[in-house]
Amino acid sequence: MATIKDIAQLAGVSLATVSRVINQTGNVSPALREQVLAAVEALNYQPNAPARSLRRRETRLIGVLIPQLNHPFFGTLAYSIERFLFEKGFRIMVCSAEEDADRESEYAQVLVRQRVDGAIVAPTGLDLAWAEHFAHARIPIVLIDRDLPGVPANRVMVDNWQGGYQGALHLIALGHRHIGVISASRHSQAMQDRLQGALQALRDHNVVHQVYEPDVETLQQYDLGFHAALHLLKQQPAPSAIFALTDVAAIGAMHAAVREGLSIPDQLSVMGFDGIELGAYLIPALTTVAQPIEQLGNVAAELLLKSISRAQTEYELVVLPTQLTQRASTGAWRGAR
Amino acid sequence: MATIKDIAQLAGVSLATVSRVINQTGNVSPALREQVLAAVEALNYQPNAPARSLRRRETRLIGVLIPQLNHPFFGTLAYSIERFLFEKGFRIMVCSAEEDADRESEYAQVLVRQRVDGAIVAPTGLDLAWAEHFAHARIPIVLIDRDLPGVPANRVMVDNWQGGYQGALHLIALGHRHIGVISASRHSQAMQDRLQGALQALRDHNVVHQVYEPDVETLQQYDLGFHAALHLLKQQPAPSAIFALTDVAAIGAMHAAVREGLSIPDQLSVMGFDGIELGAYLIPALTTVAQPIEQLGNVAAELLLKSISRAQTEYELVVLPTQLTQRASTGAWRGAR
DNA sequence: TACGCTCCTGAAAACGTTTACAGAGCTTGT
DNA sequence: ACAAGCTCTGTAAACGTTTTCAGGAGCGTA
Repeated sequence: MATIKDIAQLAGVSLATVSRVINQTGNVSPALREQVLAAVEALNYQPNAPARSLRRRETRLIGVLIPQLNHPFFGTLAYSIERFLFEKGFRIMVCSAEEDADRESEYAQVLVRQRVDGAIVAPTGLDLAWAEHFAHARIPIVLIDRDLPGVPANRVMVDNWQGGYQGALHLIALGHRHIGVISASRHSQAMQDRLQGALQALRDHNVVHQVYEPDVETLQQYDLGFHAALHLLKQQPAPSAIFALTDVAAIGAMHAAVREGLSIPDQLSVMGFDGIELGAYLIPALTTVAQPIEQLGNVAAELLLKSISRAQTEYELVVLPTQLTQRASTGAWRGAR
Repeated sequence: MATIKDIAQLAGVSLATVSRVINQTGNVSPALREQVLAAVEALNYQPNAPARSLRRRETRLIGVLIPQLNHPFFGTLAYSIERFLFEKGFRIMVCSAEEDADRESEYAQVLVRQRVDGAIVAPTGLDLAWAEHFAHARIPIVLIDRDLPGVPANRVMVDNWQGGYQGALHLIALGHRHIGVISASRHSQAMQDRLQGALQALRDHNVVHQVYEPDVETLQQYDLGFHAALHLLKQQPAPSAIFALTDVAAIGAMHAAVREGLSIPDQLSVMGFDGIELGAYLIPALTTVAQPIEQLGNVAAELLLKSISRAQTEYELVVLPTQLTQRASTGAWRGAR
């Protein structure tokens, strides 16, 4: 591969001049500039990013550490971050921890070693090992989606508690008095907040409820929802509505209900949480507590760039509102089956 | 951040010795090794990857360039690649071209500048600009999912033509004589192959058919399927079955059918192509021509590592079989509506 | 002519590693 | 006692950039 030295030789100038032309820094006479550009063209020169990073002490690379890449919510999140940062000249390295704390910590180390300028992290659980790595390296991070008390960083998320409350309230308002709740994870702060919010609403209105929480972390979220729903539907009295704290789990739950011969929403209402695009196209379309996914990503990216440019000591917490998106999968209670 | 120099100073040894300990290369006496490791621990030392890459002339970084990150098929693909390569000590940089040739080419340049050791590319269209960048830099690539004639590279894909034929045949065998086909893109070779395969089957059996092809590339694949189906259902005679060449488009199509008051599969059969996990949880569960997604990713990654280690001049083409996965969204023709 | 500008250019150091090379201290066999 | 061969360690060069510094050329002014 051609180096700056080859360019200099071909153009008959010094290394410094080539560098100045490439980076458009400092003054170079038009004649030399032309020669350099011609040489760059001729040799298909592409600057060596590692060398540049080494010298400049910045990589213009941002780490994005999420629990699961192959998941509509996190996929959309990563996507929106990518789009925002691309415009600003930053590239991202997406790492999927696969809901595993060890892997998460391992990836944090990888990002530190790559000397990313910053990182956006949606933590897998309550384990903070990964955060240590960034802290030691003084790499600024932004926490997204899942709050983590005690981490000195900017945070962007929705009010999960409120969303949980709001979702449960929707079902209660429809007349449901036996409600099943499916949590997607025992160790995620976001899930806990949603669950507590929902439980509060249920208690506030004296609604009979049953909670399903998975024993182990799993990547099979559809399957989780499926089995959780099967379990809940076997309870006595059977719930007339299910609130899954994740859209993906809700989809699994819907499938289970239909498998059991129940029609949605006539015999069972199902609602989710997240607001993934897919929800609108399901049959029936999924009622959900929607997060502003794109906005979460954009705000996080913006905040990160801010803390990269000027080392700030004040950390912001941005809380975005959830929105109840009512569609066809929930309906009024029609009486006992 | 601590450097190797700091470690050397603290441990009272030379840079070379530290390097030898860290990389477990060459012999170092147990005593010194201990001192070095202690210093590494004390200073939270993390090797500087850019510096290392510069010197070693390898990054152990693999570029993954896909048309769309936020898409179940490509998400799963990226995920399986990531998992395979992580084991082997390689990290990936995921880039999403968003079905845009310019952006794709831009990202190829980015990867070249990062000096990735290799790249796995699922091309967006027929534009080969991106391939030039890798070729000039002599960076080995593996083409995945979408074939591209004339690119000197390893290729891993399914037999899309055969899959298209197979899918159409399934509908024909069910007795359908008016079939609509939805293509997801005009410019993707994979889509064209699927389409031609399907058309061949339809012609072979004298089946009336209608094809919908989008005019412009879009990222809204659900929406594409939705509108395509609405369009097809308006035709006279209306199709009794729809074959969407993408699962995501099939989901949109199912939604459109229900919106039009048709029940699936009684009044309209819908089938897709890809075999995304989600398909099994839809209501009704989606019949599809399934690709072995994980396997595609693994084989591609394996092939890439092979061509990185020993510069090969022979390029392989691996064709994996598709599998017709029959579920609930297709059924026998019940007579004219 | 001498001086002080501005504009342009190149030499050289630096970024944090790895590694070729050489030297120092041992052991071993003669 | 000495050569030869180990094992261990350090010095210094190299990887491809960016950037500081100094100096030369040209020009207007005193």
